[in-house]
Amino acid sequence: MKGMTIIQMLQKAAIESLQSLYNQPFTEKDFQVSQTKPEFEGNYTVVLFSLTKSLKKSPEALGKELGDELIKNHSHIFSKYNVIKGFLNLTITDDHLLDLLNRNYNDVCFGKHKINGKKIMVEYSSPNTNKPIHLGHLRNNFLGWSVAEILKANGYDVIKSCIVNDRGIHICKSMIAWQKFANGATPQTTNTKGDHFVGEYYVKFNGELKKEVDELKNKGTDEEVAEKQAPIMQQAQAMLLDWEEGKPEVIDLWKKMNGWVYEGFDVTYKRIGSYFDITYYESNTYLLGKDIVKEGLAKGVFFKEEDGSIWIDLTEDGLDKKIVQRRDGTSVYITQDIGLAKQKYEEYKIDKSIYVIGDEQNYHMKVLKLIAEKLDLPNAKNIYHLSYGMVELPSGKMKSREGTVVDADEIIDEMISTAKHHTEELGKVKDFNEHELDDLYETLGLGAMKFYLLRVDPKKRMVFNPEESIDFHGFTGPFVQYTYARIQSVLRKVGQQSTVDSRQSTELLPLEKELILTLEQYSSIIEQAANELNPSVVANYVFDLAKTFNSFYTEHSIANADSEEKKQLRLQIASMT
RNA sequence: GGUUCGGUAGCUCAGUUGGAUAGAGCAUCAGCCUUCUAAGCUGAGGGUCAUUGGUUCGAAUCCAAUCCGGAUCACCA
Repeated sequence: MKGMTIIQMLQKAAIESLQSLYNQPFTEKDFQVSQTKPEFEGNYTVVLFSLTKSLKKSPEALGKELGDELIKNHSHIFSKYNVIKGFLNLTITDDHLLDLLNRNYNDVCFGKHKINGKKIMVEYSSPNTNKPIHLGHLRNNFLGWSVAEILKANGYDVIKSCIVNDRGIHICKSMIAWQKFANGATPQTTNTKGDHFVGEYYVKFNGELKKEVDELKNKGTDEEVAEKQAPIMQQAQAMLLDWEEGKPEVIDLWKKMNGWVYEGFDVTYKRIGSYFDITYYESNTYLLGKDIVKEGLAKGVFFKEEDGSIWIDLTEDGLDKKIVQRRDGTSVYITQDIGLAKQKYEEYKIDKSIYVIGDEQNYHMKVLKLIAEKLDLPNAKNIYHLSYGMVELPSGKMKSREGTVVDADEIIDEMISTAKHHTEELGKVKDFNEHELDDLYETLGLGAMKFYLLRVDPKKRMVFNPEESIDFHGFTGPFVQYTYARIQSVLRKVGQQSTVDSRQSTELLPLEKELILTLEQYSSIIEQAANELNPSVVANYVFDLAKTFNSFYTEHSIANADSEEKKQLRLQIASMT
């Protein structure tokens, strides 16, 4: 019975008992097993209603017979039971829980599954090189990172990837603005983080464009026309053509400015703990897909219009017709993506491909998957779009034009300094040195932020209130510390508590029991999160775990330990993230 | 309009394959405490689970319709 969760064991035991009692076969689908609600006595509950019909017995009688049988055959696991209506509540013996604990508390792989040989690529982050990372990107990063780690824990070989959008008209906009207004300024001369520096010129471009458009409008030009005719826009368009032709001075400028941005991104990524096994650059991949078009035409998946443009007809799948190549022969976004998808399969032989992309691209991803399937790309069915909703502010949507974007670096700084402020006020860290303190604050601040972005179901859009979200009340402090701590370390701590404890009896305290039972769920929660590809399951679970642990932490000997011991514990926690 | 996702406490959100009296944090109120008057402790109040109908022993959960909100429906990426 090793390696099984208590629920699995209970299911198995109940099936055996039912079969010997009533002489007919049962499966785990015939009844339900869940954790007992706190207001009732017991730890696990068998729900019997579904059995009453076929067995023609009252729920109470059935509960009593099954309860007696389970205790008779498994007295080392179940100590007692009670029946309320159709619910059979079973209590797990302390011995069994202690055994669980002793088996697991030194296991560094606790909760992890064996390697299953499957390869998964998780593509996330996808920044543009014309502006810094903002709050929405952070949600993306944390989601992608978490899903990747959850899959790893479930035994998958995970490749983290990132596609950088480093070319196109928007990039040229900041380049033009820099040429016109910077007078040779650089991040170094202005002492600005590279991505912020470039972002400023993107903003400047838009400001200048607005001025020029307004001027044209005053002369009676239509707004749409004015936007196209504005000199600065035409300069940007011209620059894009130069870039595509590979004009050296444009390429040099492009490399220089992107370099600044990457330096800035590096700092932020390091800070939030993101990294990628492979980074794709759109400037390298935007021509991919030309072959795909040929292949699709040959297979009859695509068709050519009279004007030379190439399309796919998806009306049978409930969608529209979609263009895959313009009449001038250049490829569109979707074609590049298919090209990249194909390349990913060819390079890595991945079994599954996960894209962490906002929900405004739901339609696009649906089309992508359909085309991939129709072209018979390998594992096309295993393309999965992990779609997530926008992050909004209490004041409404974030809009870069109106300057209401929450910058990632700023919000991280704010979280960390709030963590510092609160911790100092609580005064529990007087014996920490400066370096240790910085680590601690970083852990606290980032932990709080990760939690508040991850606990919401990805597909829902969410409101992030910087004022309220930086919340270090009550158990949140310890919670934050443990959010990203490895669970087995917590387990070990509890194990030591229980085994090293000077108490004579082996009876568990209610809190210990609760904690062990909560930890017991860990692997099934991780598994569920991997199946649903939903990290919020884990975040909310850890929240519960932390509440339990916090009670334990405050009420137990850790709270009575001298300050050196406390310090060690806190350092250990900080280093576990 | 078509497609699609959402609507749960004053606010932000959980709620497992349909199960017991729908939960948490914040906010509010009461009490505890006070040399710096608390990011602390105990407790309380707060719900038509958008609406209506259906499925059944049993529905926030499944089905249908309606209302409200978001996203999307480009030879942009």
